[in-house]
Amino acid sequence: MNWTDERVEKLKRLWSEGLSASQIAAQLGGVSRNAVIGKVHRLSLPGRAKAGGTVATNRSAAKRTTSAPRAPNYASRVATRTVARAVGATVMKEEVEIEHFEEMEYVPAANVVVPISRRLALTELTERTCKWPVGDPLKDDFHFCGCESPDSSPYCSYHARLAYQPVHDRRRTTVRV
DNA sequence: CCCTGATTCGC
DNA sequence: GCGAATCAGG
Repeated sequence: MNWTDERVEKLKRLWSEGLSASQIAAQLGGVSRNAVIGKVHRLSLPGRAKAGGTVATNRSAAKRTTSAPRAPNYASRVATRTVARAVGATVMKEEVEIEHFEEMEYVPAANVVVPISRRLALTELTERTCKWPVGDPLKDDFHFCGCESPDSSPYCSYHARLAYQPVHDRRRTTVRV
């Protein structure tokens, strides 16, 4: 691609706004972040303040707001209940078996966590952010999930399930207790 | 490993 | 002038 006056102007503007070289490259299109950096130098634009360039990125912000999924400890809950009823030996044994059975059934379902959207714009998406669209594309609050997607998948683990699972089957992903 | 900008140097 | 490769760092 060619460095037209128009593209150079856009580069200057975005660079002064503090966007990273890769983000600028994404918006310009057809150029790598290296090309952007190279051009910045040739234009003698001011470099980034304080080397080591890391200024409050989307990623670090997300780490603070997105809490890690924490699986409840069902085992201890079941054990407590069983111990409290230690009276009739025969009856107690049956109850223990039943409770173990229930545990095996609902633990996998309860493990599903609804992610908190990072509200990323289209240009903010990368190879490993969830590209699940949220909201009305015609409204200005439209955004993408943007959560981390495993192994360069187009979606995070949660939205991958919604994307690839038939609607009538989604009951399984709902917590049942 | 993900990312950042900085520099070099063959084209 | 351009930008891929590489370097240095968080």
